[in-house]
Amino acid sequence: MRSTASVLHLDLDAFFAAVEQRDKPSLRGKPVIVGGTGGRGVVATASYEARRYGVGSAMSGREARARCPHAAFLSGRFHAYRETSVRVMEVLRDLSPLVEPLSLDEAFVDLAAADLPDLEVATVTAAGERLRQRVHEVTGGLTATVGIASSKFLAKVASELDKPDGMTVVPPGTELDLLRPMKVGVIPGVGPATAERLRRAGIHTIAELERIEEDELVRLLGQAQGHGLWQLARAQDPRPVLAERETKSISVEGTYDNDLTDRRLMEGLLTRQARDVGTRMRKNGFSGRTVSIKVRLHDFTTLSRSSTLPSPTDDGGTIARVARTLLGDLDTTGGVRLLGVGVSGLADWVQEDLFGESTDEDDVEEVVLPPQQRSRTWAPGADVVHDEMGRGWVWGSGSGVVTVRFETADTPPGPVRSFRSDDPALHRVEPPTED
DNA sequence: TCTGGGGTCCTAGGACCC
DNA sequence: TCTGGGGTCCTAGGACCC
Repeated sequence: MRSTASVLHLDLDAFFAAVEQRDKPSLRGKPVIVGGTGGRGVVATASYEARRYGVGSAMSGREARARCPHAAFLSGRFHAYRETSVRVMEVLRDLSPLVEPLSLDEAFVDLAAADLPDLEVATVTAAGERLRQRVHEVTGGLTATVGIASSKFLAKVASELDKPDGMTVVPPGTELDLLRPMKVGVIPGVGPATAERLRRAGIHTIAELERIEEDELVRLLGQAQGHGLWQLARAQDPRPVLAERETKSISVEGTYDNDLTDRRLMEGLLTRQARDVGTRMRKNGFSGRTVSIKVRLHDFTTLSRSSTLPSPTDDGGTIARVARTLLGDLDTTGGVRLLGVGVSGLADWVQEDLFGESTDEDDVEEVVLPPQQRSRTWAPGADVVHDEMGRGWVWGSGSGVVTVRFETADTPPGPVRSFRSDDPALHRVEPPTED
């Protein structure tokens, strides 16, 4: 936890539905529900007009229809959402180079890395309001809710308090006053199962959680969650805002309107999914060793099987063969409602064409960095940069921002920082030549 | 006809190794 | 002839998030 309120969390209000209402004026002021259109679909986002009828995220489409039959049900236009999200993230990066997107509609911003005169409450409050205004402008009228506090946890909690189109700043030193009366369920990571375990132990509020010994919480919830919750109950949250997160797995799954019983059909569907996974892997320069399938039976029992290959693959045919073999182990006679395929254990390198122009094989010099640094294959011409932290490899760039992962000897993984591409801290150096 | 899709992280047991 | 002990990898399942 910091001594200043310098972590900002931004949440776009009813994002998917708001984009639809923006693009189709006839929907404005009316209940709009994105998702829940298929036979077994669920609601992704409900506009505030629809929420008044009790429709909410993750509700089955059938129930949403019963509660609000006159709503507009839309299947979603993800390109439009992504495009709007990119514009919002650009606005956030104009404020600070250190932005951590959590999804299309949410992000943390590190105000300590922003160009602000100081981090006083009045200053960050004004910055938050300007940001909300800018988001409204660049998105064509969407609203956002902001929370600003001394940690990610508090910023996120704060952004829940004044929805929609609002803002809450938690002055440093008042965190526990805010938290103590709240239900444990407001803590990110405390879902229905954990809340129920805590309830059985007589813990309902954060004040009650704060009174539990760490040992007892660990006994109740396990090491990681117990310790984490013990800290959060004291408003202790040292997690930094990180600009980039490593992809760990790539998967495709589908739920079918009618349960599947035909094995040949299941194999065909898995094969198509495996091809889609392979295509996405190649497009993003990934390959991985562990192929998994997921099978949800008619009674919602969910099974998974996985197999680890001796070397990484990004080939749809290979993924498909493994997936079909894994399916062979399972009894699906009762019928299957969902099938999925995924690859994890992603290799620590990407294909050279991610770094652009250099596609001539002879031109390609493979430099495999130690795995802790998420080593990559790169070609001469790839950027190597220096700043006060040492030497780093350009990790990604776009929207005038360059992200760099720094080389470190001892702390895996190396830190990642973002810079504006014109930042004088970036001194390009020549890539190493042969040998 | 309750219960999406794409992810992340954690746990726990067994294999295997030194 | 009464059980080490840690570390890593792999697998299956579960909770959680948006």
